[in-house]
Amino acid sequence: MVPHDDGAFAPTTEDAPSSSGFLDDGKNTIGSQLASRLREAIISGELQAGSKINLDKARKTFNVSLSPLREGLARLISDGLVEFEDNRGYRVSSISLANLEEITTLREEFEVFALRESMRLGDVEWEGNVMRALHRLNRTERDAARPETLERWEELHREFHLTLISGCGKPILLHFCSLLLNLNDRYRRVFLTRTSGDRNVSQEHSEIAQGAVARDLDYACDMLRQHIHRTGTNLRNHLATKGTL
Amino acid sequence: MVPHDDGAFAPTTEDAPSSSGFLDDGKNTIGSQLASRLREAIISGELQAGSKINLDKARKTFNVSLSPLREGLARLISDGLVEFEDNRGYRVSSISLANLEEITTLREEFEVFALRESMRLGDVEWEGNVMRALHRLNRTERDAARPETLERWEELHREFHLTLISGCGKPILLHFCSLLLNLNDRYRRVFLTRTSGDRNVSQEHSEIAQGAVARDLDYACDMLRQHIHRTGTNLRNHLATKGTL
DNA sequence: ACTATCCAAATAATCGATTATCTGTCAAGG
DNA sequence: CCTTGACAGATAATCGATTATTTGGATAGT
Repeated sequence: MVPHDDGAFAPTTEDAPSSSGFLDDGKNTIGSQLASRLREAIISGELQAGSKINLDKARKTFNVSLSPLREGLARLISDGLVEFEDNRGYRVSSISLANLEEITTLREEFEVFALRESMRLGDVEWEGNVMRALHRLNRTERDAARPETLERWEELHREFHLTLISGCGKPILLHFCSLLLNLNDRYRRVFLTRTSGDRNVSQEHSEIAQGAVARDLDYACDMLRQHIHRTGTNLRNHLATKGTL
Repeated sequence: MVPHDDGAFAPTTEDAPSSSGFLDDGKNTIGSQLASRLREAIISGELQAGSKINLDKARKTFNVSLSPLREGLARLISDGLVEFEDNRGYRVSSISLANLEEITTLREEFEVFALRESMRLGDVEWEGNVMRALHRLNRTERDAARPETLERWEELHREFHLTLISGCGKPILLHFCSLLLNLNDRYRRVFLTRTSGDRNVSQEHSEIAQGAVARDLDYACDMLRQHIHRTGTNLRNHLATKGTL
């Protein structure tokens, strides 16, 4: 389901976050499957931030042996979703106001930089991918009453943002942005089940995308920065209100 | 030995890359020790870039069992030094001109940004740490004939750069910069055994550090950017010359 | 010759059991 | 009382053996 985050972040053959996978989206090893399931469990808030992960319980819950469990957890460490300490085990990464603010700031810096590079370097195929991702996202409704629509929307939203910057030709940068998006999505999934009333997010996305394919560098970058910033502000408010910190 | 790269990159208690560790620098678990040894082996070029890592051989070489071996390798994936594919195993990340250029570009962007933030936010203790790191670095000679001096210099150099930006108050950003530095060091260790004749690297470091503690934002950032850029250019030349790509 | 298919050796992944480490509790000594 | 140390249960780390997958080479069919 999740667009197959390539293991390390060295240049890979598979470039754009294509969702057109040839069947075989299936993760092969138990370790990989676990990584996906755990990632989803953490991002969705099912596994509470900051909580300890007891290996024995997890082993029983998922009905697997220790080796693949550790394997899966190890990958989430790369994602920044899990922390680890020798002989003390694993725990779900904490959330905090400071963490959220850093994520927002870094997204503003990195994602905007990556967008600029994409506009500078992206080819026609990139443009097409952007428009497709935009269309699919805008055609998808979020209905707070039906969790599966939220999940679907998140997936497409993530894909839109990654596609926007996928033309930058910088695999490491893409990897970093992908991590930040992951971390950010956790906050959104937990604290925002619907868009704040004063925003038209679809339109924001459209403005960014159209500016991007028109190569209007300053406009598109500015729109993206504002978009990220607004989301950060919303999340901060919700975190302050509902947060049990 | 290596300044204890904290597992995940969430806010940790231990902030500055202090080298004053209280005894107990020792990694506790076999997995951790392996991670260190493998990291050193890769960065030093002992393990050739792009080569496959045969688990059985590695198991015998290091005289350990599979579990901690995989554990150690998993951590190097986070570092970007090892790549992994389901059922195909691990391989040392490849090096390439494009990869080097991306690393250099991202260091210029992120490290400079982090330095600016450090100057904005860093306290007196940060200033002190910077001056100490500078002093220790400049007091250490690089002698191409004695590998242990190179290793020592690399360690202090890395620490200097990390200390410079350690005041930025952004753990994730620090983590990213640390990764980039790691990746960059591999190129330097493999391709540069001594400083290029037309540079006075000690002086470059001094200028950056002094600008930093004087809070001369534009000057320090400019010096750092040039410093990174020059290193990138040198490495590119050596890679083109000696590289066996 | 060329491709496709099947085998066997090589390699990776997983399991269950064992060993090492930690954590909290309780008793002895100050 | 408070501290210290030792014990036991809980938890993490490691091992050796087993199972699953891949890979390269041989074979058969076109």
